[in-house]
Formats: sequence, structure tokens, C-alpha cells
Amino acid sequence: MRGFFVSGDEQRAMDKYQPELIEPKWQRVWDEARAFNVPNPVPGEPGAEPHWYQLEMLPYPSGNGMHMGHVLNYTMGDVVTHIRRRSGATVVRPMGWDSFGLPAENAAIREGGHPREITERNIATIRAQMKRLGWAIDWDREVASHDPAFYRWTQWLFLRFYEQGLAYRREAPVNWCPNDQTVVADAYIVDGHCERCGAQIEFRNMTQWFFKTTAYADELRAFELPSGGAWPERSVTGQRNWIGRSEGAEVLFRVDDLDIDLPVFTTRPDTLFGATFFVVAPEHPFVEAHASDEAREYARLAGAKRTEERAAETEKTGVFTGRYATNPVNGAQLPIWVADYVLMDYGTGAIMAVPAHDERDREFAETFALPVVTVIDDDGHLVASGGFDTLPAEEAKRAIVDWLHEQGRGAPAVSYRLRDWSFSRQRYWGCPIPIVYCDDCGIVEVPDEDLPVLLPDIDDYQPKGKAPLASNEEWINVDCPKCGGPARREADTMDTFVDSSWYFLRYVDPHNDRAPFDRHVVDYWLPVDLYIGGIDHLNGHLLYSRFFVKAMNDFGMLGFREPFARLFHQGWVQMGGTKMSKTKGNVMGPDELVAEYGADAVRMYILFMGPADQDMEWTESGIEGIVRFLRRLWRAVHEVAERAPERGPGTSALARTAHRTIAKVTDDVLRRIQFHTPISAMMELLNELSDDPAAADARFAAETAVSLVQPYAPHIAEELWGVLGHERLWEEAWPVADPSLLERDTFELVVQVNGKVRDRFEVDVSLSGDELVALALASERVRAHIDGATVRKTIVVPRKLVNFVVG
RNA sequence: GCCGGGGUGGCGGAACUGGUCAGACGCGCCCGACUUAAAAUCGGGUGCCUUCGGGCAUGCGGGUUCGAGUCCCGCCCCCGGCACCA
Repeated sequence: MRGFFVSGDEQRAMDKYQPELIEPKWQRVWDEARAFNVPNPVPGEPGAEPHWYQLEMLPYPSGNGMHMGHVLNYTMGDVVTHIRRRSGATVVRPMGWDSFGLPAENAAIREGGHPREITERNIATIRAQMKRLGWAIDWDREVASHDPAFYRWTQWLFLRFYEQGLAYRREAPVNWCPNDQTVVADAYIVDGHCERCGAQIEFRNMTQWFFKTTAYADELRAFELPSGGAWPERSVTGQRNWIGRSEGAEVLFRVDDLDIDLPVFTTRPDTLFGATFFVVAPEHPFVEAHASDEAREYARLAGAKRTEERAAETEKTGVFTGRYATNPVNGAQLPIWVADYVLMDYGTGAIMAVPAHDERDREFAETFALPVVTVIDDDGHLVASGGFDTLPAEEAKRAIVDWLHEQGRGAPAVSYRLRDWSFSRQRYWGCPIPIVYCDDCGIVEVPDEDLPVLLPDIDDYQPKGKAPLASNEEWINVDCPKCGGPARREADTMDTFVDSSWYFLRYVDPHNDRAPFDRHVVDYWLPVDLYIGGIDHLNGHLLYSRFFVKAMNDFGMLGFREPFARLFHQGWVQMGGTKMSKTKGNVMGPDELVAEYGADAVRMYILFMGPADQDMEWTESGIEGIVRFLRRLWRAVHEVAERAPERGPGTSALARTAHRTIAKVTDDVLRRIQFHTPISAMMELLNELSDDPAAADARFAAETAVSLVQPYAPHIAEELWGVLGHERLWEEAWPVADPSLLERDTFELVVQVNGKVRDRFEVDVSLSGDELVALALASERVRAHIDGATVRKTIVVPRKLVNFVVG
């Protein structure tokens, strides 16, 4: 039986590296010492400086527990936490649970039980897994989004957004998942399928709640990161592409016989004279109101198709509506068509068609034999455009929009790809929306003092196309908070991404029962110094959180405009070429590995597998290398403790290696956010130390190795720190490299002839360039290549090489 | 199509600002020591070719440079995001 330990002779047991004995021991010590709990600043006083907010995306408490992707994510954060702490910063590193959401509700339907019980059981499992890995977390700050003490403030924040017009209700076509029986946000649809369950998404017209993310489109594109802040290039451009800003103009086309205006958005007002027809989307209200029967029939069929289906069609389709629109620049009567290549949810849902200068319009014109009028020549100047002829296209854009503006028929406009975030969900296990509908008063807010609107316990979660809460008569019927008359509660719940849009603010003030957080406290800790999480949340969670913070800053609730100063995306841990996930069934958890090799080995191995920002294929084979490293470290340190002299002056080659290792580990983790190369460097240090554990600077090298390995493998490090006669390594100052010892006192001079290496030998670093050349010329192997030729040029690179150019 | 990231030994990868015959560190493999044996551990070897002088090697083809995995130009392939967005 593994780990079974009978004898009381602990000393003997400790001769061997036995992680199953030392790891629980140190976890207990840290727990009792409250090693990783940090206080908030006292009101009215400045907080400790410097400080660091280390955050990783909070986990969803899945029934499968953690997989190796989680282990990677949180171990990275842990390494940074330890190094920052020991470098003198006050580091807050919290943890919590994204604990509302569909999987628990579906599990309850499948297996019985209540989503709350299932969720809380899962949380307990994962918390235990986390503790077994020894992560440095301030558990006093734990929050869970399903806890009324948390969601009370989610509701409170919703009401502030509502009051500011940033949360609103309207009927709109929304993405409907027929399997989960609820609305899905745009960002969480992959190839037209529900990201969570894989079902094909349908469109439905529903009255839904929206956050007005588009109100912040330009600011979200801008990125107002604090100085020193940095997001990966791909993340910034990814969000910008998602927001998709286009500059152009809105132009009014008149339908004379109906006496109405149809607005269009165009990025090419310079081509206005080339418009030969006009197209509206199938869903455009104009179709139902004014189009021919044939056109209405077409619109009904086309509108039922999904966008991808429409895009995949090779032939353009459409029907003439029987109506005409007047081109405001020349009075031309343009036939109005309805066609499914025009989308209702971009621009105005109507376009002016310029087949000469737009590929899609040209295809349509070719299919239906519509005229083509060229209005820009090969040199980019306008032709056949009345008074605007000969103007360059860019100038013409401005001139034509100016002219339209004077006529009251157009204005500059900006259009975005980004749409408002629909966040109401027709499911049970989520945060109730604190709204009441009254026949007399309309939409009424639940007063702050009545929060939280508690999620009632119900038995039937079965999705029926409407929210389960809607059938709960006892809960749904309330008195109107305004007039006291009969009213009904909102039965939809909030998307879980509402919870995660502000959880990082609650972490720093988790027990506040008067407000979601105290501004003084939030302004002290935030913005988050380093946020680690998957890039899959780029256009969802990461965008929503930025929106929330910008809005709350405008509300005066906090003093910054970006939540995350520096962002890092870990790569996927894959199995069989795909990302580990429950739905794919390829989940590998840490438990068996920890039982077999110990937490330290698992932590270190997941970081050693490769660059942390690249995808990696999970394989267990390499973990042996890490286990060997830890055993060799164990043995070497014990030998050093017995045999090495006390710390000396420390200028030997070994001491220099130790200093170089300090510099490398520190720089790689803190500046480069790279975790695997420091492990290589520590292995090299150990290799050199093991050559002679009784050497002059062996003690210094061993102490350095143990100290540097602590963020990666804190348990063995703490144990070996004790072997070396010290205690409380977790509080020990992070080592600092002595710059004067980073360089060797000799180096290997490379001598090249015409760029080819001909000789190499050790020389003293103090030698001058002339002396190096003289030494190089003295080499017989070099002479063999330059004798009889003329040296045309000599290149000396200090501390590196001499290159003779001959011929 | 547009945007972003990549192609280096049998494998994961290193080489951060062009400069120590590219290949650190680890895995795997081969040889040896210890052992009755195995595990563990320790030592050595491990890009390719070679007539043993050396030659060839970082997806392919050019270029810049005394010197290129690294910079420039042109291709090929792989991965990710967006995509009938007017």
C-alpha cells in the first residue's frame, strides 16, 4: 500500500524523498501560519507598497474536478505569486467559483438532486484538490457566484446599469440553443453551434435583456491600459476585429409613393452615383409592410435560414419588391429588392447596391441582369458622378457626405460589428434578475433594500422553452414595489458571464455587506497586475469585464478604466490533439499523479512540458525526469549539509553559476512569463553542484537551488531549507544576483577565418581587443588558413570572437 | 479572402538585442557499473553523411552581412480567430 508508514522512526524515513509525508506537513504549517493571507489597507490609510494582484480565471466547479489545464493555469499563477511575495510585494492571490450555470442544472435533471447540492459538492472536491497541490491562495477571500452574499451585489450592479440605460429589454432575434433551451451569447457560438453542448444554434425572436456593450465600442477598441500594462498583440487585435469598426455615412433614400425614408449605411459614399438598385434584408420591416406577395414569401423562407447557410449558398437569390427608392444624389429610381445576402443586424439592414464596385452587388446584378455603372476610373478618380467628377475617391467621400448633409439626406456614421450582449437566460440555476412587471407601472426595479431576490428552491428544472421559474406561482407573483398592485417577477436568470464580469472586484473586499466593494480597497489592489486564462474567453468574459469596469468607472464606483493590466494566455493541455474538456471526454486529472509522484513533481512537470503559452499534448512519460531531479536535489542537499564548508566568499565557478541561475529564473518568470526554461537552468545548477557537493561554494549553491525551486516545488524546498539549517523559506527574501559575478572571469574565444570557426580557446576577460587579435594570430590552426593570404579586415567582438577576413 | 501565431534531432523544446563549429535541459534509445535478478542509482554515448581530412544541416528558393535559426524579398505547409459586415 502506497504511502503507508508504520514506524515511528521519522528520521529514517526522511533519508529518502517521500513527498507523501512532507507535503501534507508543510501544507498544515502554512495554513496555521496564515502564510498566504493578506490584509486590506486600513480605511483612511495608504496600503502597503508595492503590492501585486495575481489572478487566474476562476474555475467552473465541474463534477469531474480539475484537469491538467487547470493545474497548469494555477501553478503558473502560484510561481509568480511566490516570487513577487518574496521580492517584497504584498500579493493578493484569491480563488473562487463560477458556480452558477447549466452543467449543474443539467446534472440535477439527469441524476436528481438540487443544482446547489451538486455544485457545492463539486466545490468541496476541487478545493481539496487545490489544497493538495499546495497553492498559495488567500482562502479567506473565497467567493462563489451562487452565494446570495455574492449575487445580491450582482443584482445591485444590474440595477445601476439599468438606471444608466446600459441594461435594457427589447425584442430581438437571438441565438437559441434547442438542446439547452436557452439563449446563447454571440461570443460562445462556434461554427453555428453551441460551444457548451454542440447543438446547432437556431434563431428566435424573443424579448430579452441586453447590456449595451456597443455604447463603449470605441473605448473597448482603444485599450486604456495603465503604464506598464500589456496585452498580447493577438488578444488586442482579436477584440478589435470582434468589435469591427467601419467608418462611412448613413444616407436616406426616399420611397416617393409611400412618403417614407429608408436609411442605408455605406463605407463608400464616393460610389453613390453608381448605385443601380437597392436591397433590404428579409427581416427588414419594409418587406412585411410594403413588399409584393412574392417578395414577402421569399423573405419568410430566407429569414428562416441561418446566416452561415445563407453565406454558403453559391448563387445570389432575391425578389423585386415592386417598389422604388430615389437616389438622393441624382434622383435615379432604384428598384428595391429583398435578398438574403443583406443582413438585418448590421448597419440598417438595407443597402444601396453598387455592382461596379462591390463584388457581392456585382454577383447579384449578374444573376438578375441589373445595370452596372462604373463611377471610379482606374486612377481612382470619380466619373459619371455629376459635379464630383475628377475628384479622388477619398476626397469625394467627404465632399459627397458634406453635400448630403447640407441637403438633410445624409451624415457621417460609424458602424460596428459588435452587438449588444443579450444576457437573459431561460434557465433556473442563475442569478435572478431583480425586476418586476406591473400592469400599471410597467418595468419596476426591485428596491435595493429588498435584495437579494433569492433564487427559490424548486423541483422541476425541466426546460420547456420558457424559464422554469415562470411556473413557480408562489414565487413569481408579488406586489408591485411601486404601487402595491399585483405584479410578476422576471423569470429569466442572468448569464453566468455577468457574475464573472465583476468577481475580481469582489475578491478584494469579499465580506462587504454594505456595497459590492469599497472603492478605497478596489482602487488600492486593482487593476489586476497579471491575469492568466484561456484565450477562448477573449471576446466573451474578457470583453464583458472591460465593459463593466469602464461603465463602473463612469458611475464613479472605481478609479480605473481597465481591469487587467497584463494578460497571459496559457496554451491548451491536449489529449489526442484536442483541448481537454468534459464534453470531449479526454480529461486527465491531477489526483492519481499527485498520489504517485507528489504535488511538487506534478506542479513542476506541467510547467516543464513546454512554453506555457503554446498548446501541449499531455504525456506522462516526462514526469520521471522531474522526479529524478527532485530526488537528486534531495540527495545533493543532504550531502552538502553534511560535507560542505560554511558559506565562503562565493566567487568560484559554481557560485557564478548560482548567480546566473538567479538572474535567469527571475527574468524568465517575471519579465518573459516563461516557466520551463528556469527549470532547465535549475537542473544545470544542480548538475554542477552534484559534481562536488563538498566544494567551497557548494553550500551557497545548494541554498540558492532550494530557494529558487521554492515557487515551483514549495514542499520539498521548505523541507530542504530546514536541512540546510534555516526555516520559513516562504518568507525568505528572493535571491538577487550579484551583477559582478554574472560574468565568467575567462571566456572561450572563438577565432574565425572568413566566418568559419578555426579555433577556440579560453582567455581572460580582461584582455584588450589587440591582445585578443595577437592571441588569435598565434594559433597554428588559424595561421594555416591565413598564411599566404592578405588579411583585409579584422572583426573583434568583445568577449566573443575574432574574425579574420582574408582573400 | 482578411488578421494573428508557427515550421529546429526519434520526441518536448533551447538559442531573449544577428556573434562560442545550432541542438541547452529533459524524455526516449544504446553501452557500461552496482545487483542472484529486477527496480532505483551512478558513469559514458546519442543530428545526418564520411574515404576520418572533413562535409552537410534550423520548411523551400533568393538576398543583405565579416558572420543569419535570428534581418529583407518570394514561395510552400500547419494551427487559431473573423468572414455575404455593405
